[in-house]
Amino acid sequence: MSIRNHATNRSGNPPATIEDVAAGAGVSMATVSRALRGLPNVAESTRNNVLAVAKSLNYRPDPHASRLAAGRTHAVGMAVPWLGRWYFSQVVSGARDAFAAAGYDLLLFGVGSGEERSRFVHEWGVLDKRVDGLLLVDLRLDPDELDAVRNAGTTVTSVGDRYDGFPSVTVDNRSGARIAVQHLLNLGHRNIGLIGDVPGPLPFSVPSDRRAGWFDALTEAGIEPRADLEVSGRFTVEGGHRAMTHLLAVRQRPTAIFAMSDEMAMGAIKAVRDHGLSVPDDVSIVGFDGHELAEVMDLTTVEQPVVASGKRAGEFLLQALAGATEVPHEVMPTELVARRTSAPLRGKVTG
Amino acid sequence: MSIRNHATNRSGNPPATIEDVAAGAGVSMATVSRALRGLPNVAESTRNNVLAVAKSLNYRPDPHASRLAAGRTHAVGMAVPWLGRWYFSQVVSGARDAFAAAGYDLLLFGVGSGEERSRFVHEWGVLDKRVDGLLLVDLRLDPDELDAVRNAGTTVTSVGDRYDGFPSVTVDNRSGARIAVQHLLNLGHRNIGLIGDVPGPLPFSVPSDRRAGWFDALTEAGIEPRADLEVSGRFTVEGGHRAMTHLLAVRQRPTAIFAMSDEMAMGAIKAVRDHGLSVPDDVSIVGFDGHELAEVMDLTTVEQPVVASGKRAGEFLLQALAGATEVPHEVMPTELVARRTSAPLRGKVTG
DNA sequence: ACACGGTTTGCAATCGTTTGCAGTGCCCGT
DNA sequence: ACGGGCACTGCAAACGATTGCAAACCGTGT
Repeated sequence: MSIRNHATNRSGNPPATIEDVAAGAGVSMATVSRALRGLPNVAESTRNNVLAVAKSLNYRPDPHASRLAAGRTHAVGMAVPWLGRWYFSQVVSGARDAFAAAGYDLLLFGVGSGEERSRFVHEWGVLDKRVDGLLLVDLRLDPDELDAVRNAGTTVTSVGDRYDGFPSVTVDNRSGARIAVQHLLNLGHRNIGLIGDVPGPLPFSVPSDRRAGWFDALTEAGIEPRADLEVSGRFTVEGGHRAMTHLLAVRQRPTAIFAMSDEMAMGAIKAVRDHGLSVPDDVSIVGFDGHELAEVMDLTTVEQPVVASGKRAGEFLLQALAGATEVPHEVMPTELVARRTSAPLRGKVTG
Repeated sequence: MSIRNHATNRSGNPPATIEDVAAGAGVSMATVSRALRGLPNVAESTRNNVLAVAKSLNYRPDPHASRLAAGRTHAVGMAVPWLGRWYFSQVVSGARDAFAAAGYDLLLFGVGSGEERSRFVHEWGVLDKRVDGLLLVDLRLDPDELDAVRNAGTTVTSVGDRYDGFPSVTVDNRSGARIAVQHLLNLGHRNIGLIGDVPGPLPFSVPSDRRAGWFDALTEAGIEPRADLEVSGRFTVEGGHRAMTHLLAVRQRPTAIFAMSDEMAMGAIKAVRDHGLSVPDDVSIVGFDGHELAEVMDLTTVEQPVVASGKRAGEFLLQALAGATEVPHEVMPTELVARRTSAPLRGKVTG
């Protein structure tokens, strides 16, 4: 900090201010401001002149001064539970594209640990000033939190969860899951385990919807879902491994597994193999996501458009910031991609 | 925008300003400012009083006003080529932890496409105002760009590449790669292909260092590195697949592959299998990274501490922002983890 | 009683924009 | 020749902090 306290541009001069531009163009700061932002009531010749001077001085408006005066930051925030996980990294990537295209800066907030999450939710006020809008990824707000967010008045969009009141992008988790389980049923499986996460109290969340799909498919087929075949894998590879290990030890072992994420599915595959068993000969496994490596691992999975979801949600947020008043809820499609980790139940032949 | 133009806190009041606190505490704004920031020359009793009032008003200093007056943003930026790729997502995740712990906001800049990259590098001035410091991930600045960055005076730290003049965190790519290739040599392989990326003109970059390690190991073993066994996989799964497909078609096909990343290695594995061949019976493959799924795929790999690198680099940046004047260069260790994608050359037995 | 040094405090300028309001010209109709 | 519009432009007050400088205060030593 002692070395220098103001930035310089490439030529070593202190950055130009709007005043410099005004002086250079022989007009007032007000006119420069209006000309640069494309407001009406500026003569075309004046505007061009200002533009030229601004360019020659390499002028960039100071975003902080601008925010202070105008109240807009031209930045959005994203709340992401686990940056390191595939799904989230893809969503961020997609959303970033949308924001970058619109010239918005992206602030990343981690809300993974319980402590971070609660600080984020409770100290909403801090963010309000820093960003114009907020994109929540799978934040799973409970009703109280939701209320707080609502009357904080922040412009919010959600991806992963659906809330009334602000735009959201989700996938049809329930039907996606049901199709995955139906696929296993068609292959003759009857004891179909579920690796997922403990569903919270909220409707429309990923774990509860995917569980519902599993439940639907089984009951529709006249099969009683077994509680002992339902185990949490915490959405990690490692957790999937542990969950599968556990499932291999239950009395009447499942012959097939539906995992709520590809990462858990992959952990499960590994666990099966670690036990000297084979996928799919001994256990069929279906995941959910369309992870980039699912193909490499020949994993049967329910693909969802992850990057596109992030991008779409980003666009919704931008639209809301631009004044849109509709509250769109887009449900992205899923698609079952059958590969080699799912096969007919041993000894059965299916049509 | 028409709905509301100022944020409200949870109770619906406009956010408190420093003036409100000053009024509440019966002191001047100046004193509040000093008290809140822990500056000396504030009576302990006054400070406590101010603190209490600030808390009761739920006061948060406006970051933009603060930046404008003081010149610091309390935010850092990260330039990341491909957010969606594993390595980068891990580095971001690690760095974010460091920044969050220090109370810094994180701005994410994508510099993946050539256009974005060049805009980023050339419009440095924009960033200067937005962030206090910048963490560059594998940006591979060329000397000109480096100069520009240097005399822009920005506080910069790099991870992945090493530059003189600012702190960096790298891994010993060259020796890591050499050890990987030596491992293959020990298994009896002589025709060892390289899947990587075209090295740029810069020393100390990931592709050129890993290539150098491959080259070293071969020449040390008295083997002439074959140019036709060197092919780019662009650091993607897909690219690795294509590269391997290509390598399977060359005249004297390699019996082993060193891939510069696990993702490319996985793509390569898939390609081998797609050709009806076996890993490791027909081709041994070694990757580089320590990808979370390497274990699941039984991939032999050179592990590097990815998250830790990001975190460390973040810490270096924070130290620099705090006034540290040393310019640390930390080289993180790598470790070969042998698994089942590498095996003795068929028909050979090794010790 | 007073000068003095050190600690606390307050005043007011400053950071770089935006924006409501008040001009300033200029053209046109009468 | 003159008043009214219109299309532009400029003035100056915000926005909400930080900070150099000066003033106020307090206890001491003489």
